[in-house]
Amino acid sequence: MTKCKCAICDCNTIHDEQVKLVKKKMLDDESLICIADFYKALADSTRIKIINALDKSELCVCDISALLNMTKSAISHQLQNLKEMRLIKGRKSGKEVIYSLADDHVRQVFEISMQHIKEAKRESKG
Amino acid sequence: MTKCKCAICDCNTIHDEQVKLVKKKMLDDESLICIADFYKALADSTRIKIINALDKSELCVCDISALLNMTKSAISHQLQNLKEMRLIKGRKSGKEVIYSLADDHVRQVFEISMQHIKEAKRESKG
DNA sequence: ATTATAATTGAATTTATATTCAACTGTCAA
DNA sequence: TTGACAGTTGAATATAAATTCAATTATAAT
Repeated sequence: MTKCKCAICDCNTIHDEQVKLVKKKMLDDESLICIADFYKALADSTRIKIINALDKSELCVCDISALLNMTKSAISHQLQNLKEMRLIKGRKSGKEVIYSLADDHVRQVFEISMQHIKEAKRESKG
Repeated sequence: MTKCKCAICDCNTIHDEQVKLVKKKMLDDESLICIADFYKALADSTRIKIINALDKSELCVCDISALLNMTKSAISHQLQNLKEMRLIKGRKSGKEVIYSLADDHVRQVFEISMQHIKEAKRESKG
């Protein structure tokens, strides 16, 4: 147990060994920020609804707007957001842009998160 | 193609069939919001760093503060956040509270997200 | 050409979230 | 029983993200 040198945290490092070990094993900051950004793309109910919808069928912006009962503008902003994170892709067809899921990772992550939530619910009940 | 009845979206539903189909297949709102909340718990670099750290070893609040170079208060707030979402758990040991990951889903989701990011990076380069 | 519709965009606004700050609780040791 | 430290808490502040609004682009139909 040694006093921490840094100016910010007002505490001792109690378990020097573990901390040293963990520091060595942890991913670099850039990767961790990148991962957080990936989750940010999924961390909004509008975007989750869009993903759930596109998992069932490809759709244009108007379809999604009608489905979620939101303006085209709001939907379009979120679609750009999802596209940037490469979770969905769009192809132009006349006046419309038809969106669909980008790849299978999205589906996989979705499945696991649902499992986690089911178990968390079960636990909380008894 | 019919004019959408709802007052909010300023558009037609172009692909009636798909929209009807998707509406039937989609998860209920409550579940989707719940899933988004799960991702919200992961959608912050501080929390991701905490999870990455706890994946390597259990740690107390001071350890994590020293490791991430942040105040105990900020860390504690985020720990409560993660605990509420059942991603981590804490046990008391004297004056300290030792935190660790709650279960394996967290690890699984983490793995898949890293895969996705790797492939997204690869795509964007070539 | 002109009009109508699908979609996007940027700025403004609103809303949500993270961090700080100060005060507090619980536990240990002198 | 007092002091020191680990940790938590709530309110205030700072920061980030979602939605709205108004304007714009692109395509298709008249």
